[in-house]
Amino acid sequence: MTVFEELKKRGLLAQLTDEEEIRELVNNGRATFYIGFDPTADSLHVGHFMALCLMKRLQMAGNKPIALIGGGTAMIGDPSGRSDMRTMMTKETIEHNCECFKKQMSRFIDFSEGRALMVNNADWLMDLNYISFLREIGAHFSVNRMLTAECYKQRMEKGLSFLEFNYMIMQSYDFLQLYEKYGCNMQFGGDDQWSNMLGGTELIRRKLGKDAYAMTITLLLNSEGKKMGKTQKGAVWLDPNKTSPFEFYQYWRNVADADVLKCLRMLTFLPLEQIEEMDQWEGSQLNTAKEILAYELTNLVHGEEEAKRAQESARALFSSGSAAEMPTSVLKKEDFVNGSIDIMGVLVKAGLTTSRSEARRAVEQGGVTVADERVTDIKTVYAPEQFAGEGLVVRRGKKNFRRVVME
RNA sequence: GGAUGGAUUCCCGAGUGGCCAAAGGGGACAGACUGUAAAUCUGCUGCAUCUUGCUUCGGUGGUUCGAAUCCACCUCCAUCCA
Repeated sequence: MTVFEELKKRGLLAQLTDEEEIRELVNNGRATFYIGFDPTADSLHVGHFMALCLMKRLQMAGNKPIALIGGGTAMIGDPSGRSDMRTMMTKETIEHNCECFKKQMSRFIDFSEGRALMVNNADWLMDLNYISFLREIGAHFSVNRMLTAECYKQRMEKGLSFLEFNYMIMQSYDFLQLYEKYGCNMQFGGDDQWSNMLGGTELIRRKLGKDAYAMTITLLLNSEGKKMGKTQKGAVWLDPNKTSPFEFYQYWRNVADADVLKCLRMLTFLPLEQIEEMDQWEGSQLNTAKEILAYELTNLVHGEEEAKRAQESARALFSSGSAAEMPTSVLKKEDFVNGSIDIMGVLVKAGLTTSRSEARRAVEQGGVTVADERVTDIKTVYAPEQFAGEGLVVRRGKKNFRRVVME
């Protein structure tokens, strides 16, 4: 099966400017393509992961990827898919984030011997001259046309600043630059980037009279239509310090039935035949599919060792209720008043609740378990000796565990 | 620059002088049921020394026994006009 077919079967492709042409280029390893990453945080997240996988797949087929870090465009802020303005970031933060991105990316993509490139658009965007840029590039954009783009339509109600309005032009200019400098003839990106990407192909056509192509990746949405890889606490990060391998594993272990197969197809490198087989599974059998999904992804992102550890911890935790690999919190002597600490204090110190009020509610509703015993009385107190040695396993709800030990 | 409307708790949104820690919905969290799923039902959703007290309704000051609600000024946003 050719790469293109595989991408298509995995459901990764959303919109393409010219399917025939792109198929030809990609399958014959003649594409030099770029994907842009805006350094809006100090770590990549699951959303970026899809793009990285795509890069990897295409690289394996002999194409040359360019990872474009948007050090310059991040100064503007992409309005696509946003209902309000992004908070402006300082130059220092952006530079720091760029560094973090670089490190994480080199884990997935082979940058050796020019097999892939990593460039930062700050290199050509930061020193632009306003007037000459307007004359050179701005002249090729029609405002009427731009306003019809989906990404701006959504913002017409809430308001859109001129700053953000320019994002599309910046991104188009990036494509033009990469085309001229590196012969980059294709751009990939999230489906929400479609209009920005078209801006680029059109600019290249107008400016150079050449053809360039664009293709978007399907956004990974769950069955409720929300972007995956987000939790209430924020994104699911690839940086183990921001999202531990265990949490990462659990995120995928807990996806809804309706989403497992889609995730396996789109995110893992497992052969399609194997995934098709799992498609026949039903009911609780899907739990196995979820384990596979969680293991595969943790393996890709954090390595085999971490993946195994996360899997073992999860199994131990949910079957027997105890495990060695569990987040641990440490109590200090000062945490005890008159030689004891109450249950609410324990919950707060363990980071299982954010306030004593919340802890109180959790106990009152029967959601708290200490050493497999449900705590029903909010006045329950503990002595330091009880946390000695192995400590006590404190649990809030079904999935929040914490081992609490003495210092 | 002018006119009008608006800013309420995680989000949407009601409240226009005391009965307001603030309706209703969404989300989140917890319980039951389950398969670490979904759906459903129940509870819960500012903080604390928790049948009580304290701090919240864009900001600052004022009126009042009493203000999310009234007044003044300011900031921000939307719509229309220029």
